[in-house]
Amino acid sequence: MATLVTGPVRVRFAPSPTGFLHVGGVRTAIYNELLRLHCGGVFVLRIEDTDKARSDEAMTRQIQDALSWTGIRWDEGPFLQSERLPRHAERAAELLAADKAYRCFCTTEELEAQRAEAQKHGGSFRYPRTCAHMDPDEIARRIEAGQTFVVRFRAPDANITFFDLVRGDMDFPPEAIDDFILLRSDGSPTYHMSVVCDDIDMTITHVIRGEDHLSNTPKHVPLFQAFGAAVPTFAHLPLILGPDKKRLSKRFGATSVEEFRAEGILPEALYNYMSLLGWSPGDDREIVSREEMGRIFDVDRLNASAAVFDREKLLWMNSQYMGSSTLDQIRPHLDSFLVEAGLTGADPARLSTVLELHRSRARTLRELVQSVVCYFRDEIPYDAEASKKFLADLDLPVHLAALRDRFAEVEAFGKDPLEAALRAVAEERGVKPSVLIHPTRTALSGANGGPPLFDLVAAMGKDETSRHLGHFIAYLRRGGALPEHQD
RNA sequence: GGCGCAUUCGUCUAGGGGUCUAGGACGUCGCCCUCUCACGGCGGGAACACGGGUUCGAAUCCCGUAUGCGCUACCA
Repeated sequence: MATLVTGPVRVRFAPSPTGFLHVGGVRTAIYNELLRLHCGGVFVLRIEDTDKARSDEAMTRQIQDALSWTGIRWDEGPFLQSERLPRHAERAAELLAADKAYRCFCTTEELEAQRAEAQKHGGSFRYPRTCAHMDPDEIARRIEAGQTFVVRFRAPDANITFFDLVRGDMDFPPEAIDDFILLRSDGSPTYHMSVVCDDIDMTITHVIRGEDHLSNTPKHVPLFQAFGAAVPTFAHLPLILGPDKKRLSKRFGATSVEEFRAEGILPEALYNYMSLLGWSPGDDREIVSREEMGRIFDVDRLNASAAVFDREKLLWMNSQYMGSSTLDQIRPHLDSFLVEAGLTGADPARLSTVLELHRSRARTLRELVQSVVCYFRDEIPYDAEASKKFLADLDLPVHLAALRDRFAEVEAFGKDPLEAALRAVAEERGVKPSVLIHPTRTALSGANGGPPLFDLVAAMGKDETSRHLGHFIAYLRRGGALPEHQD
């Protein structure tokens, strides 16, 4: 099949501000942006904040921040759906005037009873059109009597068909929907009314949204038609699942942009990873920038089946981005982690050196910063496994003391002289260099892995190296006990 | 319950009737590199849900079954 979508498009992302921006929402936004990037056109941001109980201004702000951070750019908006409610009601009234909708006086209680009855007999409930053909005089009389009513759409009795870019031709029987409500008894428009009205007014050409809307679409299509508007092309994206194959939940860790940001994921990595969850370029490319993605994006390659969110792969991808970026590129994202680690006052040059040294070894920004605090602290925790091993070697404190003294004599405190010094001490004491190397690493960094030792020592500096070794020797002599503080 | 959607290695995926003894990536295991860890390189193990068709030939098309998920509001 050739390219399904050509020419300029008008797409929209329409989240409801109900808290953090969920990864499912991010992916929907990304595919909207990608289609817009590929085809040209306009990407509209619309905040569906009509459920006032759950929405507020701060949440709306938060969605924009989360999108911006991820690197998603929209061309128009944000439009607030709540500000367009009068327009929606006005359009619904047009339908009522044209007899494409009608007033329904049935009470919630009556409908509840009918619904319960229908379900008891194993069927699904559809509004039985009790008020569909009410006499005009009767309507007038009831309004006069002060009875409230809702406005219902006169749903067609024909099959409803539409095209979905992900699933192909869709065909729903008339029973799939009923005469759903357009206007509530207080006159406010329902979601279906608002969405369709906005999509028409904003001349949306392609509706890309989550699969949970698929069964809403048979309601929307005849509504577009009732207004004589062009029906947009749909693309219903499959859901994102957790490791348990159920809807992704907090139980398995971060699920929102804000949380990934706080964990130290780079926005480029999140964008890249999310865009590949349900879509692929068709070749072996995996590390793809937003720009490249926009160039090669093709709706035809969107997947129809749900995808499990794989944290491990996101982490891998993040480490790829951390490794291939320059420190300057990463630096702006590091601030909050530096604050968290108490390194805001750290010497910038020293900080840069050690961050560079550890950059390729961390999977997240947080890990990176954590791995570097040892350069700025005298007291550091030692890796349990490593210290257990070194405590067993009773000669070690003496070896390390000799090494500390030798390091203190090294004039040019650089990689090569340091290595020569350590090897000399090892030879004098009749042990292999590695017998000194590994505990020294633990003494300085606390870890049992990390950068090449002599890079580590050189970056640490003479005084700090001496202090760290001193602390570790004392720690070993105490048999691993915590230091005794006096006063 | 009804309606709908989906089903290729543990996970993300390639695959559009023969080129599939099913390719790549993450993870995993082994080896190499090496002062350690990470990177990198090499290699191993690992999948077409099941049953019927259609066809000379099916992972690919059709129908069932199973399983999973979604929807089923005067919520969005």
